[in-house]
Amino acid sequence: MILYARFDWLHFYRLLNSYHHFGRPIVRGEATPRLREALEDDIVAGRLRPGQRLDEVGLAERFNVSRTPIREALIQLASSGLVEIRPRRGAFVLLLGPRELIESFELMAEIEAACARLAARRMGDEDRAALESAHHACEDAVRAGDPEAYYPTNAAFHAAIYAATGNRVLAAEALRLQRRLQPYRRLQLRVPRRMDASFAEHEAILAALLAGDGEAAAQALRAHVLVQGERFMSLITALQDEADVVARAG
Amino acid sequence: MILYARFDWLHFYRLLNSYHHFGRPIVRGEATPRLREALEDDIVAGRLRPGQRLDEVGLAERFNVSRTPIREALIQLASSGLVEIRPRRGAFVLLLGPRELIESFELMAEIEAACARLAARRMGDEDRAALESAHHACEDAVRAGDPEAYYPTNAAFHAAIYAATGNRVLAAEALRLQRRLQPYRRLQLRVPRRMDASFAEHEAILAALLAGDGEAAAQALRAHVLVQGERFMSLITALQDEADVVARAG
DNA sequence: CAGTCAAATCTTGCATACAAGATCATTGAC
DNA sequence: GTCAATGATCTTGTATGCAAGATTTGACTG
Repeated sequence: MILYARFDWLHFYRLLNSYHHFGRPIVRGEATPRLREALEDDIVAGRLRPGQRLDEVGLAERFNVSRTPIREALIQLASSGLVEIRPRRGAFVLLLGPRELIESFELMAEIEAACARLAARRMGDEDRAALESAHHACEDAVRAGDPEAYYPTNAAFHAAIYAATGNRVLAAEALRLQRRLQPYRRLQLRVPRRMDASFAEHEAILAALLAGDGEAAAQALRAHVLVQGERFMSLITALQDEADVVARAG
Repeated sequence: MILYARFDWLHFYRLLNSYHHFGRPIVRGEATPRLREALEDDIVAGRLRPGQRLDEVGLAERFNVSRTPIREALIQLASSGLVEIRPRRGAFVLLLGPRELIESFELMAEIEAACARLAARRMGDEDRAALESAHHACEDAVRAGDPEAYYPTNAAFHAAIYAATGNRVLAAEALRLQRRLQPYRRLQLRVPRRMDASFAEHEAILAALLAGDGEAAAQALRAHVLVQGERFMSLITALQDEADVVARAG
């Protein structure tokens, strides 16, 4: 029985063969992708702060292009969750509220736990090597006591777990979320001794992964991400109280 | 309070001037979201097929707008994973290859499993009621033996689980993936007896959720989604063989 | 002096213009 | 007859123009 006779398989294969569309960019010509990356870097690196307004004309002048590619870059950033576009009001660097932060970290924890479970079962020798290499890079940053250096190596360690699942769609999704939370993680790692604790947790996760114990790895990774979220929330709260005191004093 | 405002000559004059754009809607500020929704509906409902090209000019004429809002809608759809934009070549309804399909279903399975675990722990009376109501709607469609009616009720049942987690970020993510896979699920449910099996699985999932057994619900839901993916893959393979035969014959 | 309302100003949303890359068709060689 | 090269045509990517919503300003009212 023909269930879907008119499905266009010819086109299907032409598409598949001509383009590896899961390596990524949903981007186009020249300016727009460059702008998207530049703005994304600025946001993730903290040069543009959450809540800050992104003026189309200003950005167009800064990058020496017209408003059109700026708009398109902003729309992409909004779709990937780094920017919020309020109709007829402009674009703002996304500012997650306490509730959204908790929920985002919970989502991240669940996705990473799934990654750990799958990675433990499936990873090959290259994945193992990449994971250990990323872990050692983290170790170096910890030894140096340098949070600024730990931050990218930490991201790379997590990314290595995503990659080890062998599931590119899942890995892409995890990376997207990771980038979305990166501006907040950056704040979080400044909490005293958090870096050392984080690294210790990495060690447990890595051990479980190498032992092929998916459930243990999943549990450990979920807890690792959730504790980041919780630590971060208490930091936020503390900062907020501080701000309130200052506000009352002023 | 002024009950009847003075006649606004300035606004009247501007309104008059605005009529020199003939044949176009005079009200602005709603084109892009409207287009995005219309195109999304067309894709999810299967009126636009995976792999089909989306010509900017053609769409602009069809919707009686310029290319600009069409482009912006397409970019949004690309970011949410329903459309693929190939630089300087145009936009196409996303056509997932076999590998991407498997991986996407796996991701979906993991996310839904997480939803089930959380929902079992957290759902309140309203969530329970919504879940049961959605389940009964599914039952009606199954009794009627109507796959076309089953799709939306099935989607609603799953959506009710997402909502029951109380985590809006997670729920939004799950919904995004659900929509991305909807065009393919539609194909899948035409497999004979799949609808009945699906409903039976729903029943087990619902029972576990109502019993508060998160692990059981997670397991059942993961298997439920994965089996959809596997069924679908064998369908794809069958169609592919068929297409090969046709290709050789032609 | 605070609060309100209208008009000037600013910014976005959409339309249109145009250049450059991609596709297609025709021609010519082998 | 197949294939390659070349130009015509089509389509996208970016720039620019313009009108309406949003914001600010400033004058007026109570």
